[in-house]
Amino acid sequence: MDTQLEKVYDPKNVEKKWYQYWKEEDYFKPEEDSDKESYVITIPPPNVTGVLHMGHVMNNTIQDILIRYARMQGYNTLWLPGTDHAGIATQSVVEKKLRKEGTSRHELGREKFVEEVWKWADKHKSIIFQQLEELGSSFDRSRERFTFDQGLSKAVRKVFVHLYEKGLIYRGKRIINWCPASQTALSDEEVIHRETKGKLYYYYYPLKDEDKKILIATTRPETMLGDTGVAVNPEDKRYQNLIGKKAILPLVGRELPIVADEFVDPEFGTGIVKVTPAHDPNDFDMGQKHDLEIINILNKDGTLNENAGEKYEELDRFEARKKVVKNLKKEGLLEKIEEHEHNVGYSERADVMVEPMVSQQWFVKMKPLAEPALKAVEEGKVQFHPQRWVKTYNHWLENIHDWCISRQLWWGHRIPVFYCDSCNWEDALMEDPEECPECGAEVRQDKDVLDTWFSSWLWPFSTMGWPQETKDLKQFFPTDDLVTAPDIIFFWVARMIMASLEFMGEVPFTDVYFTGIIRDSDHRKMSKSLGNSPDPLHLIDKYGADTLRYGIMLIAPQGSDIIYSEERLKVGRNFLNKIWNASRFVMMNLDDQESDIINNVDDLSDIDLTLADKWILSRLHQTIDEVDKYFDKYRFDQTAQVIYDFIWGEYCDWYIEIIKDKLYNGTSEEQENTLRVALYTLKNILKLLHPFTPFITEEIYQKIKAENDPDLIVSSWPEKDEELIKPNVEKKFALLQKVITSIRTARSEINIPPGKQISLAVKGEDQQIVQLFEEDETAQYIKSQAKIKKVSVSPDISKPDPSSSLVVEGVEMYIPLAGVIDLDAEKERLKKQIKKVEGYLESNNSKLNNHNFVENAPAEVVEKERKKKRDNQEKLKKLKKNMKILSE
RNA sequence: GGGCGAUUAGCUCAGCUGGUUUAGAGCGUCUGCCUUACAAGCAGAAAGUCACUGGUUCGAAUCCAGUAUCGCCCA
Repeated sequence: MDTQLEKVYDPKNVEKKWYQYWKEEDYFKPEEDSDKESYVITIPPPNVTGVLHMGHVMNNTIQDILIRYARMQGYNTLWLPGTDHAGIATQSVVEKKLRKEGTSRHELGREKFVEEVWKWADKHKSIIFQQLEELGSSFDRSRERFTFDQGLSKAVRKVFVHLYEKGLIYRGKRIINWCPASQTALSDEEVIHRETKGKLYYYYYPLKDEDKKILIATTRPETMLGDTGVAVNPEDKRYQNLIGKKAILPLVGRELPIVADEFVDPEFGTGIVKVTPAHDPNDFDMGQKHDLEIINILNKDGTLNENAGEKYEELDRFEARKKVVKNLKKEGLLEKIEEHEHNVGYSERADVMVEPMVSQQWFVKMKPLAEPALKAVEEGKVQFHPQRWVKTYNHWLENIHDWCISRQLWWGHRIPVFYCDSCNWEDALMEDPEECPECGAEVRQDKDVLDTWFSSWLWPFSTMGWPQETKDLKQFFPTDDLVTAPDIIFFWVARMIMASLEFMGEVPFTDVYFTGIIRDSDHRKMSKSLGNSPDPLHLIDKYGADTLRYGIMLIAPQGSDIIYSEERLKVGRNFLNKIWNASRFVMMNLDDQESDIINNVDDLSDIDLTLADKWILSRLHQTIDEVDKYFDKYRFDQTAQVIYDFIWGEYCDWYIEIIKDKLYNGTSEEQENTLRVALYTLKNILKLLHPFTPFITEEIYQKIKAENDPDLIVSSWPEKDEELIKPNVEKKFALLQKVITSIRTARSEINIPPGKQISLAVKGEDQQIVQLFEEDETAQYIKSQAKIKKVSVSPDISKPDPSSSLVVEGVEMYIPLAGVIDLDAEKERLKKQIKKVEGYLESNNSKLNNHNFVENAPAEVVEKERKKKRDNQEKLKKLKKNMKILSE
């Protein structure tokens, strides 16, 4: 066995090697027909639009951590991977590509175009999986799915037909969000509202048969060409006389009834609004209520149609706006134009202003689906982490609107509805019909496709073979954890819960962990257009996947945004190098007896443990406990932190430093025992860390594991051993650390070179601190760690002259400094200490002089405070005395 | 307009059910060290009116109310 390591850890070959090995050993696959309890995650399928970004890195790292943790805990684990066809988004990027190549989807035709998109999708699927695998994702690729594969298409069709038959899917002429760029309808969720600087136009509508005009205000004057009414608030005293009258639409001449509707805000503009039912959701409702005509004035591409009138037909909507305003001005009807900030809807994918438009589309009736979903979360069947997202979830479900699911795209699941033009038959069917079942004529299928989310919402069970009753479904559904970003809570999380309850009768997962959003160091969201999103593969290449994983987990607090910078990744890199070198140190000392030791670390009961041994074992088992607790709470940042602190701050800084003495100067039995404890601790460290940094830990583990130990990835998770947790040992060791640190500080402050051995005189007896100097073991620790060659302890030692003095826990210590003492430095030191203790005393006194505190606070708190005061007084006295000696 | 969250050291963040003194960590800064695991390191140090104003309490970074600023979501 080669136990020599390079001085600096180089992840390059290590990572590829182990990923390959794990895969070959089938560790990523769950056992078939296992008795073990299963633990399952389905991946939030990344869009095949493009490649992965830092958000994906974080998200998938967390999933891999959870899966590896569960695997080591003995669950039968399945992480089911896959990708999403992302209808509108993918169609858009492919169209963009075609445009660059000088062609278009219309030129290619539907069939050819869809072929092109498949090519794109396949290419990106393979890039995405390469990225995920390099990251170390231990998912089962034999179960990989795609939202547009055959199986899932069948599931989608089944769901459509089911809901159609149940009356929950209907076709209707309703107002929807139209994206003029992609030329399709969108769901409400795909519209992003942005505060936008615009203008508020005030202009007059003449009244019919009267020599009066009314002043209205609008942000979109061009829509007046589709006005079919005017409205005021029924409570608005100013306009009571208008209700029931008619206005004449300028430029067009149409008569507009003036109606009263509570919806009108009297505070907005003049309190009189125009009503355009075809192009505004609120106006649409008003129109329905007051039976107003619906006149659509827009073409699919956002230009105006013939209903807008000859003068405006074929003009772009923004051109039309200018022209309308110009003409109103010409007719003397324009009163004023004000600057105005308001919320404008933009299309999520194409980033253009959406136009509300009346259109015939397919909808899902959501209320009946929403209610069980609300209940499931309320009853805790699904838990959110952090919990506060429940409120957002509830609010959306309680105010849910019907879901527009039809898209005028080519890339997606075709709507399985068939029409017969000769007898007007129509139906949703599982199989394509040959002919019309009513009259035998030819049938045609609906041209539109379904919203991508109509397939994604089935993901947790469609990926397992539903609607067939597969073995996987039986064994792995419902799943356990879902890890996702909060921005798709409505799009996806809520809908999955609804679909799962409707079709499976169960929740799809028990816990949802919402990650934060990754931002750059200037707190900007990462985006392609800003170019501030680093390429994960590049980072993996530079630092290794472990560093990327661990670095991100360390800086990702639960529930808030993550400020990323490459600088911060280096913390992870340094940490891994630290572990590498700690392991290197242990291995360097293994030498000849290595196999004896390596095969004998799991049971330490035959060893006479030193204080340091007992301490590190106690700390290790405390750490195991903390790690489990933080895992339970989904606090991955804290988990990473606790492991970091233990390894660096305790194992490396103290334990390894202390055992060096034994390793270099001890008997061979002492050496062997020490190495066994060091190795035992290291093995457990590697286990704790494995879910976070799988590669480096496996690499090291393979070099130190016993012959019969399984590979790290499938080894058992450490279990807390209560018997090894020893508060008294920890207390004693803490005191020891305090002594050593105090001496080191004093040395540093009086400029004693770090390498120089000193002697020390300790004044006292009986006190715990003094005992540390009297017991061989602890005295040796102090000597080696504080670089002391000789200690003398006595109750009646007097201050050697010249010397530096310090007081630790009431015990005075002196460092004799024959001839070399820096008097000023020493005075400065004591002055600082005195000031500090005086400050403490002041605080003690202010509490104890407060009657209310003494009378009301619990006795033990008061007693504690009194003891603190006594100790501080004592310390102050000693410090002052030494100061006085110094000044004489 | 409604809701959610944040505000702690120069930066990024911890700080659980109020009580370890005068609030912690990492990065950065400063001092000293190439000490035979690691300079991606070691030993030290400096650095904060815990956003503000009130309240509850013997005691508040922590609980409550209000204010301000920022961010996100919904209408």
